[in-house]
Amino acid sequence: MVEMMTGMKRTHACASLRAQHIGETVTVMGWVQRRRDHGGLIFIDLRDRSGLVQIVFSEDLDADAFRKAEAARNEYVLAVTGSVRSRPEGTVNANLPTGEIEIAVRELRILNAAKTPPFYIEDGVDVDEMVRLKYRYLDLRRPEMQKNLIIRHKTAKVMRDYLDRQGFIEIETPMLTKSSPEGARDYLVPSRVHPGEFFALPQSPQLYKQLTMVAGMERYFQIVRCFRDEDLRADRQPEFTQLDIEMSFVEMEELLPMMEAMVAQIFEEVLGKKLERPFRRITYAEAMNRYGSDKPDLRFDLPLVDVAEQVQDVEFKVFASVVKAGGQVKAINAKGCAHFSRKEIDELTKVAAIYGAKGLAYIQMTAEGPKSPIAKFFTEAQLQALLTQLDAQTGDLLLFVADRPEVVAAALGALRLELARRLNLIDAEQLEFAWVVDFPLLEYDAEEGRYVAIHHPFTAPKDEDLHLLESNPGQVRAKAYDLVLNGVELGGGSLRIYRRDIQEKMFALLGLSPEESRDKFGYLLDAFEFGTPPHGGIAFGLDRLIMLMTGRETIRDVIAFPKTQSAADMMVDAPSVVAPRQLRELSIKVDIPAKKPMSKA
RNA sequence: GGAGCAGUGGUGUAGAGGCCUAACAUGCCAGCCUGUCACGCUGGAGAUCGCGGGUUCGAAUCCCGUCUGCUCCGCCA
Repeated sequence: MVEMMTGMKRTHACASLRAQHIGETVTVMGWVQRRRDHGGLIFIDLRDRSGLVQIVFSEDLDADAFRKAEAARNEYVLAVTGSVRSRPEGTVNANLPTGEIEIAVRELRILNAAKTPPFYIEDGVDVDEMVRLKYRYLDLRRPEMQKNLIIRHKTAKVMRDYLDRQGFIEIETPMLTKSSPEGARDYLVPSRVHPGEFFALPQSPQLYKQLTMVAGMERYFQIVRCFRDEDLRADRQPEFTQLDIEMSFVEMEELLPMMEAMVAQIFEEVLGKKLERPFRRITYAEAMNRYGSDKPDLRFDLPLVDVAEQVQDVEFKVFASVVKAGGQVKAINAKGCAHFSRKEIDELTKVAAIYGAKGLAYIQMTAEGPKSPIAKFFTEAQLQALLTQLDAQTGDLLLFVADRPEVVAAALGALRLELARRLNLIDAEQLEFAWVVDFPLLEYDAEEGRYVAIHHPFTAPKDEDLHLLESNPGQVRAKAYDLVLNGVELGGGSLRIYRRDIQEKMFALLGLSPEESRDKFGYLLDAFEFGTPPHGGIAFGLDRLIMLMTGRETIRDVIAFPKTQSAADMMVDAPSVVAPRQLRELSIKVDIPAKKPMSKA
């Protein structure tokens, strides 16, 4: 029943046919979207990448083709030749671009049969993602998924074209490289030739790209896969794609606008959206203070307000003692939320608790005045001062968190987003870009008992803060910048250290001994002694960018073959155990019970 | 490492101690149908309720464990 396509040649994409083709003989090939069998007349919607076209079979047109069409089912692969004709009066389908015409089929070949798919091949399916991922090749037949991958392709093309015009050169860097002590957990690859030794897959091509600058390439870029063995999220996969860029003889004031222009070109060429430039800039300190996040969603305001001064003397011990201990007390004025029920406030409290807040104090601004379990601890004057500072009007709900600054920022930052969702403050169409600048260079890690780099150990300190490097490392700001869009970190970069003495100082601050520095990064330090130009760069998360451009909620929807939350590939069933011989060749002994076979229900 | 949600014919759901011999929609199969486009009509097949244990006279339903998926915290320079 299945036939070869020998001698047939596709003349048109299904959805390219229009009234102008009426009378032409065409050959199209594709999949059966739907078959409507009226007995003596059969309609099939034929789908290819371009879309749908209706093809018609009847005894009068061709008896042989008609009989074969009776056997066709969803997702059968067909090749048909016929003439394009206009549809009869009153049967035009305005919902289809090809709705004015149909193909009267004279020859049909069934190129392949298909089992009934586990879910409909159409947009907006509501199917367990496990099933979609197991049959990803069917999931990707759906138009919305094809659209996502096409947007991804077009975006990558605009990136390449733009950077090429700016004199950047695409250079490949190794996938098998050296494990580094800083940063995320590495994916390791055992070396057969060097028993007991391992390559690491790159977390990013950071040092290679800096070395292309030492190599005099001046402008490098690469669309490159990166690997980090950390737990997954909706916007985090263990392997992900970056647009990686590095440039010599550049300062922030040249680099940032150049990157903005690229982003603007992407949105304009791929989505037809014009962006306002320059993007706004906000310092890290301001972002944390006002929004409790280093990647604030700026589509709405709803700022955090520091009320420590107003509450430091109140009788409410939680507030006063936190202020005394050097903590923070901050508030959000949720406009018009005074009517929130006990249950709703409990839900908000739970949100805050996820981020470590021990409680959520509140004041409801009712028509009868402020109502709150903590009001009794305030004098009239103290309360008035607080309400004035927060611009509290009747109908408002004031929410307070008192804790260490990190907890206050995290809890109120999350609450701010939650309130924005509940109050419908977010316009899904709006695009709010911002550069976050003046990041701290270092952060003290109490667990490790040392400073760690916020960005990475190769980021240059700001010149005016250099003198603090030894006396007060935590105060040093970095020449680093992140690009944030609608609360998502799209990319980040920095100007780099390019002098051996400063890089050594940096390693020392991070607790690396001179021996460790030499062992792990000796090649970099050596390279810096051979005339390294000032340089800097940036890396964009391609998956996240496409996610935002396509309006999806997870990067899995813009990656052809993504992994589940447990970093598994449902389609090929990876990872998997390997043959004992493979392990012997690698001098590896496995020390845990073999993974149980998955219960594939 | 932790918290929450979910798992019932192919798919999406309902059922929350006995009414279940498990319901509905859709898909699937067969028959009929020459203007449909979520075609229509008639009939039919299809599920040991993720897995294991327990409580009970009786478990899809309650309890314990476990697996898988999703969201989040930690983690992600």
